[in-house]
Amino acid sequence: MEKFTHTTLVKQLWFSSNALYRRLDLSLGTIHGIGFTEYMVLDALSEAPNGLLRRVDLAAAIGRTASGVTRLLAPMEKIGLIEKAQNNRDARVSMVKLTEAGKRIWRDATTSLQQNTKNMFYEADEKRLNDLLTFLQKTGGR
Amino acid sequence: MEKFTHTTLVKQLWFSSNALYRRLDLSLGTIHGIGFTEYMVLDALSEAPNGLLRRVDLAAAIGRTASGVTRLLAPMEKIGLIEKAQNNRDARVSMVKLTEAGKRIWRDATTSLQQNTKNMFYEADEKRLNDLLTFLQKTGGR
DNA sequence: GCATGATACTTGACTAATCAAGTATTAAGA
DNA sequence: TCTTAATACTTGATTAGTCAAGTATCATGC
Repeated sequence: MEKFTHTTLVKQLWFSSNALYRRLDLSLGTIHGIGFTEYMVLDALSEAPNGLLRRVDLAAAIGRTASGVTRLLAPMEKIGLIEKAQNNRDARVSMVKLTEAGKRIWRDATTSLQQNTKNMFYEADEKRLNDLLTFLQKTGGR
Repeated sequence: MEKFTHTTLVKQLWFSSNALYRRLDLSLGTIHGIGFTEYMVLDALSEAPNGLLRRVDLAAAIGRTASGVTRLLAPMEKIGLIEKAQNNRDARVSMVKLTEAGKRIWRDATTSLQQNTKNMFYEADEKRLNDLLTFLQKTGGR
């Protein structure tokens, strides 16, 4: 076992989350036809008050830029996962919400993600995982 | 505090490591002129037996594909961080090693990464971080 | 009420990566 | 020894994102 350094932790975190991302992205893609980032969009919308979000807020919620969101949403709108809604207080903003199809896909994807990740972590006890989550929240923002 | 689910953990992990990556990438870039992925290359080489690595093994070490490595190394060779060496047992392989400049940059970058990450995690005690590292290693491979 | 600046979003140009297909070389079996 | 398969690497096409600049709208202070 290598001696602990903060740098080692950061390297491992980078490596592990890359691997995890690829794995879940592939699985979501083959089963539900969406990528992990797209899942994050659906998820952010499902949690939003009234199911509505401005594009900037969506960007902040998933840790992407506004222009990234523009490019991400275009195909999602085309295949009918999300739709636009206008904000009558402010003509600059374009609100986003889930369509019925989007809600269904989100529910299904959440279920399979739940199983997938549960499987993956079955060795670790809940208390430890909860600790890890709290730690990441403190450190990594959100 | 939200109820714990494995999915929540995975979402947070994705979000945190994205943020961490951007932050360290920027810092390494402004101070040492390399990105985080490039740092990982230098680091993998510095740990390799005799300081030599085949491109495929380097790819595996940093969780990228062989073609990703080809594209990553080209500019690093041009600015003199790494150099090629031939393998006389097998003419297909092209070994990679650090130049003196590469070693120096790696040492400097490691130092500033050390400080940077120590700063970032100062609240968490060492035992807990070590736990986290072990967990990531078991879960995320390597 | 109007100029100035801030905000929301989109678009063009670029970057870092992927995959699939191609080349060169080595390994293995008849 | 020769053929067939596997491996190491590179390259063309594509993708997902970034940043910088542009447009439209809103907010503020005179």
